[in-house]
Amino acid sequence: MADGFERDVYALVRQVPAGRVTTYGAVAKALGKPMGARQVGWVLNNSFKCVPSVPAHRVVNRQGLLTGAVHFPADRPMDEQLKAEGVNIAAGAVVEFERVFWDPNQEL
DNA sequence: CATCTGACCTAGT
DNA sequence: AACTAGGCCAGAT
Repeated sequence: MADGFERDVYALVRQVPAGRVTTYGAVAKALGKPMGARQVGWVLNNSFKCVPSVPAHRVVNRQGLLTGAVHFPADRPMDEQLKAEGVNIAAGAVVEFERVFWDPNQEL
């Protein structure tokens, strides 16, 4: 635990502003692992038991689809939290994904 | 113990 | 432009 990668993912995802979404590749690339997108997903999976809770719902795939919604708790689905933050969701995908997209390499 | 799959992405053909 | 292959790390069967 406390791997540089994991710690970086948490820090970066936590810095994502509400109403904005980022992608696994963007985060992975920001961490210096452009091909380590999968690991970002695994780290976020551990983030559920990590405190404070990491806004993993703000992380979606390159297509803007909420692929990880199935791994979210039924009490608080991904689209529900995103909608609560002002992000419109349609068909399990982010509306105007490019508009709400938050690039860690560009904004950070 | 070996093999495959999994919140994916990039590159090459 | 579409498809195939490769890469990353860990968990599950």
